[in-house]
Amino acid sequence: MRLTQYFLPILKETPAEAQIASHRLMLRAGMIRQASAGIYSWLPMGFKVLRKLENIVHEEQQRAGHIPLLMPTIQSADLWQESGRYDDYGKEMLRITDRHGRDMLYGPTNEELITDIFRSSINSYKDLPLTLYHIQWKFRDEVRPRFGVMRGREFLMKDGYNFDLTKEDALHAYNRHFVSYLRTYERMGLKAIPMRADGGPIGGDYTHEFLVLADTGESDVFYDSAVTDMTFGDRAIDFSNAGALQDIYDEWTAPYARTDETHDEALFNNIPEAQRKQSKGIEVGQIFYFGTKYSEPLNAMVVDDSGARVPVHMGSHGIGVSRLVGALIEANHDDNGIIWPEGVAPFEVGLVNLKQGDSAADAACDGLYQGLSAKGIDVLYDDRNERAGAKFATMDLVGCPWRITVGPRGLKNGVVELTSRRTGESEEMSPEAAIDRVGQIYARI
RNA sequence: CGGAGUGUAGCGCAGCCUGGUAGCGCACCUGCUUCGGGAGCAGGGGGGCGGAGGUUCAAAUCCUCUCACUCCGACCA
Repeated sequence: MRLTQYFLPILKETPAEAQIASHRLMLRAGMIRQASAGIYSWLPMGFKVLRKLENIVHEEQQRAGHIPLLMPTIQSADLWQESGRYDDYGKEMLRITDRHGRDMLYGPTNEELITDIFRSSINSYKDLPLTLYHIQWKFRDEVRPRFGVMRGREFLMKDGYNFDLTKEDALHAYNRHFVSYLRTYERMGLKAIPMRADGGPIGGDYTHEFLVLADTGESDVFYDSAVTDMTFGDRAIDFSNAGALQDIYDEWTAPYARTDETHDEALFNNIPEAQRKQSKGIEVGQIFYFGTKYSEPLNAMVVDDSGARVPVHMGSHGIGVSRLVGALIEANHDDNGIIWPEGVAPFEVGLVNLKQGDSAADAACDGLYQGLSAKGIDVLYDDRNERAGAKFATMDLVGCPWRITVGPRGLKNGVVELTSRRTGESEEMSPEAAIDRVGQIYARI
């Protein structure tokens, strides 16, 4: 993309309302614009990142055998009255009345709707197990939205629901989510630690939250530093192998890691003191097993192999996709701007032409742009007639992981400069070598 | 929901106390110069001060009501 052809409304000054780095940088980098309290428009570059995260979530969910669908944002109140949550949910639920006077609501979550879909079509244990998920906008009318997309009222969430005949099968589904979430976050370049959590109003004996450590997080967390050294890596996973998944679950839950809700001081004190850590965390996902809590009231039953009608065992699993954009920035930025991990960068390379209008520089940039594009690399070419400083500042702000700098001075020697946003280290090489190098970097992602 | 604030140009702000018909920086437009870390000079365009009502010869400034947004707390993914 040529910057002169794009819509990237960057701000030099920080809007007054932004308190934390991610909010400030998302506004400055022209990723979002507030439409109302806790409600944002996603401008082109923010939208690009959001889509990338969504794609990763889709790929990893489907890799784990989960099936995508799409449920609506607006739901009828009927199902919620049936489950008993219409009254329980309180003011956080945005209630709407249509022209016929029917009670509607903007969905804060989808247990009721998915269970209704399930019960209308599934009657036999032979159709189980089944895990359905979607990525859809939710609305929770928070009393106090804040921190930009980190605690918005409208937010994009992946929510998935498993239906199983037995508790054992449902825990297999729980572990599938556990493992697929580890992969998902790691692909995004994010260290999200699974921590034992509290079921809260959704309930459930089994629940883990995935937290990104950050000073600006809203959760207090306690953990053994051994867990921060663990990486999932590129293991081959057979998601249908319950035993293998259980091993991974056991491995990752061995070190102590809990939120304040389930924190146990005595257990915590067993950790060697040097490894005992207390911090703040951003919750970017949570998985639950809640048994028959919804299947019983909503009558989601199947006939088992003995002919008995039994309620299905369920769990639900969420990833805050829009919140992840903020969490990623909290975890990856410096004073100059965002530093995107390669897997989620809106543009993979920034191309800076130091002297727009100089025929040699223009030609070299055109060549690089075409060469990189031909390799499938997404380039942001700053072809504005700006001075070097302004272009560098823009690139640092928007945070492309790599930058290729082209100027007459280097071109005299046949070289351009390849710079890492993260380390700031530069290397000179021919334009062809730069294309190859960037191609290699992204071939690995 | 309790407490505290703020609404003046796209962004950041001043002006309000002591009413006299709106200003600064950035951004934007034009020109010239400049050009490897947010350039300089000159010229220019844009707002009627969140909204409604009131007081007054006169309201961004005073009064009343209202809406929105932000921060702290409680709550929450």
